[in-house]
Amino acid sequence: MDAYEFIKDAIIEGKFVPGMRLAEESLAKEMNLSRTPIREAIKQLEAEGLVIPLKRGVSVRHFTKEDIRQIYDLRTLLEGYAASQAAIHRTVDDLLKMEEANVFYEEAISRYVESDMDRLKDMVEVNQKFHEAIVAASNNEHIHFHISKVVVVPIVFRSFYWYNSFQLNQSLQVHKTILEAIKNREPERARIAMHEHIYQGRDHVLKHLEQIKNIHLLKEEVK
Amino acid sequence: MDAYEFIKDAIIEGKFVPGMRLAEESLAKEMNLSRTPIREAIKQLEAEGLVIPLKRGVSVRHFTKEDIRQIYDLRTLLEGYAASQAAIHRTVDDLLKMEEANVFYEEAISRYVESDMDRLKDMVEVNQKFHEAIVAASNNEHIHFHISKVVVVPIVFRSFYWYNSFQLNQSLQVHKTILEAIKNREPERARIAMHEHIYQGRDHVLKHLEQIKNIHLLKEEVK
DNA sequence: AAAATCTCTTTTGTATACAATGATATCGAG
DNA sequence: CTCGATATCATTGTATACAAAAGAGATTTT
Repeated sequence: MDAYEFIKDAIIEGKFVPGMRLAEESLAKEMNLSRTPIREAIKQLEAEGLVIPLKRGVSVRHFTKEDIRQIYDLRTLLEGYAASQAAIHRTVDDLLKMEEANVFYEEAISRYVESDMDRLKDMVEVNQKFHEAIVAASNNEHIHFHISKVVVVPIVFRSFYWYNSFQLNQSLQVHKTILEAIKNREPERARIAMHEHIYQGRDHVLKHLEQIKNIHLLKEEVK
Repeated sequence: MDAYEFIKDAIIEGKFVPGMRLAEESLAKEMNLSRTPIREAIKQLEAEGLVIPLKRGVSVRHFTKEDIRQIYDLRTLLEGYAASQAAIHRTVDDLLKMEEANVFYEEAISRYVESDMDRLKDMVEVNQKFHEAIVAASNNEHIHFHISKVVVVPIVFRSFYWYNSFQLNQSLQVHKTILEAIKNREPERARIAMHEHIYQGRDHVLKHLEQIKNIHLLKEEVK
C-alpha cells in the first residue's frame, strides 16, 4: 500500500485524531519506508486540506460542526448540479450503471444488521457507486475531480453509522426518485431530489453530532 | 520564492507548455535547490490537477476547449452560489471591500491601454479582489478553498488579453449589478448576475480559442 | 513562586547518494 | 531500407546524512 492511502485512511477512520501531529520518522518506520515518500504524501494531503501546516510539520485537521455544514452545502451544490446535467446528457449505459448500483444498494440494506462494520462499509461503497454513476453521466469530467477532493470528511462524521433500516429504505426511495428524474430527462427534478437527499444526510449527521456533544456534557457533569 | 509558486506560475504564464515533461534536476538547478523540495512542489501541483502523472515523472496538463468549458461551468456554479450566499450573509465591512475593489477596477479600466502587460496584470488582480470579497462574504470558508483550487486555467486561456475597453466597461457594469444585488440582499438576483458575468467570460475565451484555431489552420494551408 | 532565558534534544527541511526503471540509440536481421 | 531486439544512458524513486530550527526542560532571576 502506498503512503498517501495509508495516512489518508488512518485520518478518515479516526485512527489519527484531529490535532495530532504527523511525525515523519515514526510513520516511515511503521510502513517500512524512508521519510522522502512520506513527506510527498503529506504534501498531497495538505493540498486536499485533510492536514494543516504548522510552523514545522503538519497536524490532522480538526472539523467543527460548522465545517461539516459548509462541506455538505458544497457537496449538495456540486452533486445537485451533476444530477441535473446527468438528466440532460445521460446515455442508456449510464442508466444501467445507476440501476445496478441501486440493486446492490437494496440488497445491502436488506442484509443490514446494526453495527456490523463490514456490511456498513459495503453499504457506504455501493451508495458511492450510485453517486459516482451520476457524476460520470454529467458530462463534466472536472466535477468528478472536485467532488472527490471536496474534503473527505472523516468517517466518524459520516451518517451511515447511525442509520436504522427505516431511514435506509427512505434513502433508497430517494435514490429511485433521482434515477427516475434522470431517466425521464427532468434536470430540475433531479437536482432538487439530490439536494433533498444530501441535505437529509447532513441533518442526520448534525443531529447526531449534537447528541454526541450532549453525551460529553453529561459526562462532564458527572465528574 | 518557493518551488511550488515558481512552477505553478511558469505553467500559468505558459512558460512551461502543455505536454512538457518537468525534469526535476534542471528545475532544481534553475532555482538553486535540491530535487527534494521540487518533488514536493510537484506532488502538490498534481493534487491540484495542473500536472499529470506519467509512468515516471509528470507532464504539464493539456487543456482542451472542452476542459475550459467544463471548468468555467464549475466556476459559474461555485461563484454563483457564493454570490447568493453573500447576499444573505454580507456585513457592512464585506460591502466596503467589494466597493473598494470595484473602484480600483474602474480606475484600472480607465488607464487601460491595449497589450500593456503590467496594466493587464493589475486588472486581473483587482478583478480577483472583487470576486474574493464576494466569496469571503458567503459564510462558507470551504468554498474559498475550492474555488482557488478549481484548476487555475493557464493564463493563455484567460479572457483579459483580448478584451477591449468597451467590453471591460460592460464587465464593470455587471460587477455593479452584482454588488447592488448583494447590498439589497437579493440572493437570486446576485446568483443570476454572477452566472451571466462568468458565462460571458467563458464565451469570450471560447470564441477566441476558435479564432486562434482558425489562424493555425490558415498557417497550415499556407505551408 | 512565577517568569524568563538559555541549553539541549528532537524533528524537520534540504542535500546528496544509490538503485531501479523507462527511454533512446545502435546494431543486426529480414 | 525498415523494423525489431538489445544494450546503454538518463532520469526517476527511495534511502540516508547533515544542518537548522522549534520545542521542552532546567536553571536562574526577579
